[in-house]
Parts: sequence; C-alpha cells; structure tokens
Amino acid sequence: MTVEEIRGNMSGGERGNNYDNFPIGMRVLAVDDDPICLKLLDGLLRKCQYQVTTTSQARMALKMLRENRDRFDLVISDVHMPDMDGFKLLELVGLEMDLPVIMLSANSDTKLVRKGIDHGACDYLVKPVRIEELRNIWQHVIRKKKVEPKSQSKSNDQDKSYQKRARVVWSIELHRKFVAAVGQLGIEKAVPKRILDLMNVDGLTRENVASHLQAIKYRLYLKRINSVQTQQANMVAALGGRDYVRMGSLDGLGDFRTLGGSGRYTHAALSSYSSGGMLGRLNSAAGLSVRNLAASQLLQPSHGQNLSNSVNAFTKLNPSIPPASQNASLFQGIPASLELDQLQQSKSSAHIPLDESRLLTTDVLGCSNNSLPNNPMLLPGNPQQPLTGGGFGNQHSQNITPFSSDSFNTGVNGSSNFLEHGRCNDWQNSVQLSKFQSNSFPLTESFINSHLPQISAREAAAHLQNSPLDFTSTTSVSPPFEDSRGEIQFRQSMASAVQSMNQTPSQAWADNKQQYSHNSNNTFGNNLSSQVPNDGSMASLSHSMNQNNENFGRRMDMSLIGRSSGGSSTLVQHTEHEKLTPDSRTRSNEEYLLEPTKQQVGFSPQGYDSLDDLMTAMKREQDGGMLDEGTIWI
DNA sequence: TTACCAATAT
DNA sequence: TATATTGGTA
Repeated sequence: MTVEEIRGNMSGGERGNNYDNFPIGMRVLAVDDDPICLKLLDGLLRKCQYQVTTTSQARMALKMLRENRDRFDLVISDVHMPDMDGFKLLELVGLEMDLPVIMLSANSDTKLVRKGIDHGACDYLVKPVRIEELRNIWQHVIRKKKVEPKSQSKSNDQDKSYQKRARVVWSIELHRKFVAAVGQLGIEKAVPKRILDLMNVDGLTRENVASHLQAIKYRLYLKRINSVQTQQANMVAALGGRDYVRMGSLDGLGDFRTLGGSGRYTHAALSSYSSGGMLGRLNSAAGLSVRNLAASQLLQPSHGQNLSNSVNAFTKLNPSIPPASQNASLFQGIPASLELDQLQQSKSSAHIPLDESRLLTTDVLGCSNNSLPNNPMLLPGNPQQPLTGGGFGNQHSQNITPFSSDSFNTGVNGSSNFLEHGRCNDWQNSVQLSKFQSNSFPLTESFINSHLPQISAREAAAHLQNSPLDFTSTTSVSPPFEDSRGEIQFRQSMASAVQSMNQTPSQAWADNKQQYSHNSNNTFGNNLSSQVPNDGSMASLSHSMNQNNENFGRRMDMSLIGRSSGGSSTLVQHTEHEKLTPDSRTRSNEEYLLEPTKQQVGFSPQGYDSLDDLMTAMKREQDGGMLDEGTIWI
C-alpha cells in the first residue's frame, strides 16, 4: 500500500481495510552510518512489521529516494553521518520529496532536537530507540499526507496560519542551484523572483531566495572589509605611511562629500554595506578613512578597485585570448599575482589547472583587444566618456611636475571626474589602462619623476612618523611636496626602508609573508626592472627588494603601476587581493559559498567562475546605480 | 499590486 | 550565524 493509496482512501472518505492495516508494510528507509545501530534499527522496524530498507550512507539514501520517490513512506536518519549531515539529508528530502523524516541521535541536546525540528524533521528520537517509539512512527506519514492536500487546496496564507513552513536550509545542493540560476540569468536579471523560477525547487519562496541573496552579498562584503583591513595593516607594517595608517576610521564623510561634489551620498549610503555608490564602495571595499586624506587619495580606491576588478575579470571572461604580446611586459605581474593568489589560495581546492603565462597574457590582451565578449555583464559604455576616461587621462597628463601643488589639485580634479563621470572604472577604462600602460606610458621620465615620487614622498614622510620599521635614518625628510628635494628624500627613505626590511625582518613582515607567500616566482626585481627605467635610486630599491623580498615585489609593482595610471594603486591591490586571498577567518565561509560553483566549472553562460565573481559584479552594479552615468561594469 | 531590498528580528 | 520577516520604495 502506498501513501497515495492512503491519501486516496482518506480523501475519499473510504477507510477500508487497507487503511486499517496501514502501518503494516509501511516502507521505511533507515539511514545510519553505524552498522550496529543500523542493524538494530532494522530489526526493530521489522518487528513493527514495516518494510525496511537500510543504507549506511546518507548520499546513497538520497540517491535511492531520488530515483524512486514513491518507493518510501518515511525516512529515519541518523543525525551524524560522515558523508552528509543528517540535517542536510533532512533538508533535501523535505524539499524534494516531502517525505516525513525522523531524526535519530544519541544526543538529546535540546538545541539539536530543535534544530532537527526546525529543519523539518517530523520527529526526533534519541538513541537507543525503543520499539514503542517506532510502533507509532506511522502517524507521521498520515499526518504529513493529511496536511499536504490542505496546503494545496487552500491559500498559502491560510496554510501558514496553522502550519509554519520548515526553515529553509541552504544546503550545498540548493546553493548550487541558486548559483546556477544566478549565472544563467546574468547579473541584471538575477533578482529573487527569477532566481526562484529558475531554481525550480518546491517549497522555496521568493523570500527565501531574497534572503539568501542578501546573505551572500553581506558575507562577501564582510570578507571584503575584513581582508582590506588586514591588507592595510600589512601595508602599514611593510611600508609605513600616514596614508595607510589613516585608512582605519570612517569619519570625514563630509570631506569626502565635498570633494566629490555630490550630495547624493548620504550617511545612510555609507553605513549600508550595499547601498553602493562610491561611498559604499569606499566603505566596504576599502574600509578607508577619508579623514585627512588628500583628495586624490580619497578617490583612488574606488577607481582602483574597479579598475583592478575589471582587469581581473577580463581574465575570466576572455579565457581563450591568445598569448604573447609586448603589452604583457608592462602589465605583467599584476594580473598574474592576482590570479595566482586566487588560484593558489582560493581555488586550490578546485583543481583547475591553469597556466600562469596564459593568465598573464590573457589579462593584457583581453584589455588591449577591447573586444568585449557578448556578455550581459557588459553594458554599453557611457558614450560621453571617452576611452581615456575621467580622471584617468587627466591624472596622467597633468601630473607631470613632481611635487608641485598642482599634483594635488590634479588629484582633486581627477577625483571629481571619477565622481562626475561616474565610471572611470569600467571596461573601457580597463582597456584604456592596458593601452595606456603598454603604449603611451612606457614608464618614461614622467612616471618616475612625477607620479612615483609624488606618491611615495608622502609615504616617505609618513615613515618618519608611523612606520613600525626603523626609519630613523631618514628623519631628515621634510614635507617634500613643493620641491624636488622630496623626490630625493623619498628615494632615500625608500632605500632605507628596504634596507631596514632586509636587515631586520619585522614581525609584521613575517605576517605579510603569510599572505603573500603564495605568489609566484616573479620577483620584485623582475617586475620592477621591466617597468621602471634604470633610475639610480629605483634601481637600488629594486636591487634591495630583490634580495630578500620577492613577495613584496608584487605588491610594490602594483602600487607603482597603479599610481602611475590614475593613482589608485593601493586599493587596486587591496581590493583585488582581498577578493582573491580571503583570510583564513573568512575563507571557510566563502568556500562553502563558492565551492559548489567551483566544482562545476563553466556552468554559467556568463562564464563566471564563482558566485564571488557574480556577486562582485552584482555589487558593482549596485554601486553603479548610485552614479549618474557610465554603466559599464563587471 | 508586485517585487525588490535594506534593515531588523528570531 | 543563518534565515525569516518587516517596511520603505519603485
């Protein structure tokens, strides 16, 4: 006798012998990884005259249930099983077959029982289970089927009023569906309702999906914050610097607004992780303090972050772009380090074979080609915005005089442009960056003499005050922004700094290593020398760096290049690195979130590798929504 | 009205 | 922490 028959009998009001005999022959699937318990359970169930099937593996149970969902009337499952948590099994069974599930555990902890019930268990039996308890389990089958027709025939509201729906557990399987749906929809359309439709999971509601979506975004945000802070702390430790030190607090919003020239960025926007906009991104992605930062610095993060992300995303979107380009020489190291970080730290479990050289050239060519794949992520660029993009070109073309006050003004202007034009952080700008760096910006004097010193002079000065390293030998550096002495002093201090580091590896540096040690073999010397002309002091810097601090080099060349191309260095890497190398605390979560996706490479027509990518893109979209124009994002 | 989404509650 | 619910908004 099947449940259908039971139901038929019940609903038809005809309760004949079959119904009376119902518990006899009820088909029970018993799941327990402990063979003794399983045997015991099997015996007891048989004594109750049930028709028993046993399995010691939860996955096998799920497989059996899926293959023929009408083959069982009830499931009894242990809570603790090695291959799959009993709660997950419960959840999946509840969602997919809607069979009554009884949880079984030696642990009678109320919380655990509650968890079982919350997850949809119709009962929770404590081991050792008694036959008296098993004799009555059939009632769950009846009860389940008695309720179900009502919920089908009556309105959901009514149903809810006396039967609260089981709390949804986002199992890996469910999450995978979610990710697949998001990927299938594309970022634009990935809203709860559509996701829900695509997931096609019984019992799941739009609210469930919305909640999950929100949670995912929030987790990504937390991860971002967390690792950016870590990064900045590391940068402070490694380089010292007023700029970095001040990236901790969050006051100074007013300053930012003033600089940005926009009143749209409300405090609410700042306080909300997903309110997006430049502030939201500054807040979330960089965790910056805007207080006392120069304008140019203020806005760099948002620019840099997107720039970097754009570049990085190209890798993912143009995986087949052929290698070999002179462009690679300049941009080399940036995407490589990012990707390698990602590969080695985040994606190591995915076992995706990747080739560094391909990654390098993929990035560069992807940008240079300006061949945007037919991807819904890529929205039309702002026609008003030329390829050079807002502050981008400005920054480069104007920041020629080293340490002139104009440098800062330019920074402000450029920053304003970022805001005004909104999106200098888009695909086209990524493209432009590539061209920019490879062709029109072969690290000429202007780079060395203006951009680099300009940044670093501040840092040099900052060393004097804040560096945890011993920079006392450079205390002669004065506020160097007005004349070229600053440059020299900067160089001296940098060289000293490097020497210091080489001579006395600090604890902070050791900490850094932990994070950066996953980088590839590229050394600072290699990268830097390919990017920076043989300027004496830089050569010495390079040399020094090259001796002991291979890993540092990646960060450094990122900084230099980033600055040179619009002044976004620090956050470029912070953001990106953070994304790619989540720290250990957040990683576990993230892995849970992303692992299912990683394992099904290529599921998404958009080519997202992970939900992280998707959500980053989604977040970017939201950020973009705060801005007037420019809708290219990734 | 519906759906989205940030905030809040559990 | 994970998920549900609420409430403002488009």
